[in-house]
Amino acid sequence: MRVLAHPAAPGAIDLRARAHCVDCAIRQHAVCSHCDVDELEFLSAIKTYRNYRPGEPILAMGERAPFLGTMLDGVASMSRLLPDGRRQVVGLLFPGDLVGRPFSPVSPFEYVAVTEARLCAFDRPQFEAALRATPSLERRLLEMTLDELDSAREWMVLLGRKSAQEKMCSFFALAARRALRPEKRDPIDGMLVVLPMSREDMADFLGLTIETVSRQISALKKSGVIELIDARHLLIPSWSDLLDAGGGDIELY
Amino acid sequence: MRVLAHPAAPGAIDLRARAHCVDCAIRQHAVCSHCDVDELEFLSAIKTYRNYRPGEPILAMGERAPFLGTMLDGVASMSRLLPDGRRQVVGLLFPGDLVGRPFSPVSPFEYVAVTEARLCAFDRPQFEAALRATPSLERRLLEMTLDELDSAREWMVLLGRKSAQEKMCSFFALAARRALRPEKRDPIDGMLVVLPMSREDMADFLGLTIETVSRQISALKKSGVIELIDARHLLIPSWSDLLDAGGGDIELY
DNA sequence: ATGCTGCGTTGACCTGGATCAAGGCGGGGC
DNA sequence: GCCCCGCCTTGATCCAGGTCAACGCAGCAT
Repeated sequence: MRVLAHPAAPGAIDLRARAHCVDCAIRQHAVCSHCDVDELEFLSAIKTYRNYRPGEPILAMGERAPFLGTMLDGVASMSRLLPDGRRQVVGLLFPGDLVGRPFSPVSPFEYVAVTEARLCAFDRPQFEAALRATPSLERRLLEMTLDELDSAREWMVLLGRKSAQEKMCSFFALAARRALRPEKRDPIDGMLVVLPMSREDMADFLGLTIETVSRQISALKKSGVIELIDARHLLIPSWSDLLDAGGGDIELY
Repeated sequence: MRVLAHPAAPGAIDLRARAHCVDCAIRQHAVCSHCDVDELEFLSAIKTYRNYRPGEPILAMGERAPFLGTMLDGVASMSRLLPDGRRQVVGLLFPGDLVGRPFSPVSPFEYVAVTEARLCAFDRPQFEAALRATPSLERRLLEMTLDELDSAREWMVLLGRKSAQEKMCSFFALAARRALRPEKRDPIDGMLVVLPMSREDMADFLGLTIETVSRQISALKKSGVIELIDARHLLIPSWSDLLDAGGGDIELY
């Protein structure tokens, strides 16, 4: 039986019987992946599931966030809004990724659900205390943070030095790889890529405008690097062609 | 008495009697800041000082790095070179900052000394073992990595969404703040800012060309936001004017 | 002194991507 | 059915910043 605290409320807390952590599909990628059963037991006691609709804010910029969470399902974005309305997306969050800034109650970025999303949210003070007390948790957070830092720096290369065309190709490669991650499979020629976000979100992620995104997609379709099914779905006929068109960078993310 | 293993050699190991960690001027900012005397004693046993000349490589991209280090003095850059020669600097390292990627022997970026630089280098396997065994070390590394991640994301906003003018101002603000950090002082109106790097390095850090950097500096001089002393030194008449011209972003770094 | 070399500046011109503007298209409400 | 409304595409034009080129200037070797 499912009970939603308030079906339409923002970040609605999902009160259905909590799934057991041991059955959690994304735990291997999450901050709790190194935890033993006792540690999972404790985390279970401080966790709540939260559901978000596409476009719904998860944490506002500068807000004192009451929780830290792990993405269970869907995609979220992390972004900065400049005073004049310019926006830069600084990260995309996929299942397993951590939502929120540990050890700093106010997040310097805003988190928004991009698709329908589900979060495993931990009470912040209790989770931070658990981090301090649990080496397996802290170590895993360190690993994840180091990886995210590498990814952020890769993205800096894209933002600072790549052409619009290369940015689009790198983005498709990222979307493809992130979608395959839970299945631990490698990208193959002819594979389907789902674009989880609008043109606007892509533009804000790539440091472009929606018009340029749209035009580059058309150009890549014409040149055969991608095959467009509809606005949100495309095929990659040749993975290596895509990577070549992406700027010859070594593997991202 | 000072003895250099080989005065002109790249990354020359400095064999002079090792300074005591307790006297280390930058320890409060470094990865070892939380360590007790016993822990420092151990680190002392695996540390070597290394000296670099401006422009000298510290770690090459993809190289198996034999050490991880802490910047003692000077400035270094971390960058990615694309196959066609485009370069993006993804980070600047100041005293206290960590050089190298913990838990991954091959660095995805190259490290180059920007100024004369001094490094406290730890044998990698032993340092990583120490990290695993020493909570105070691991915790501090986590703190530092989380901060660097915030900084990297701030820089993504700059690279993706700021104008050349705003990029320059943000860079000056960064240089000013980083230079003041060891003294724990706040920037003041009229302060002197030293640009530790060439126009080319600035351009590669900001995602611009050297010509644009040069022109924007001239423009900012004309508009009075900065007062140019020589190519490497300038004054900030009004700190708030600088921040306004920098894009209204909240504090970086 | 002379010339060379590396760095920085400035000018003239070009262009990739932004901006402005007009439609297209699909889904949901009535 | 029809009309919105949100999203996407496409076209026309503009301009910030890139490119190409000349030159200035300091440090250094000859």
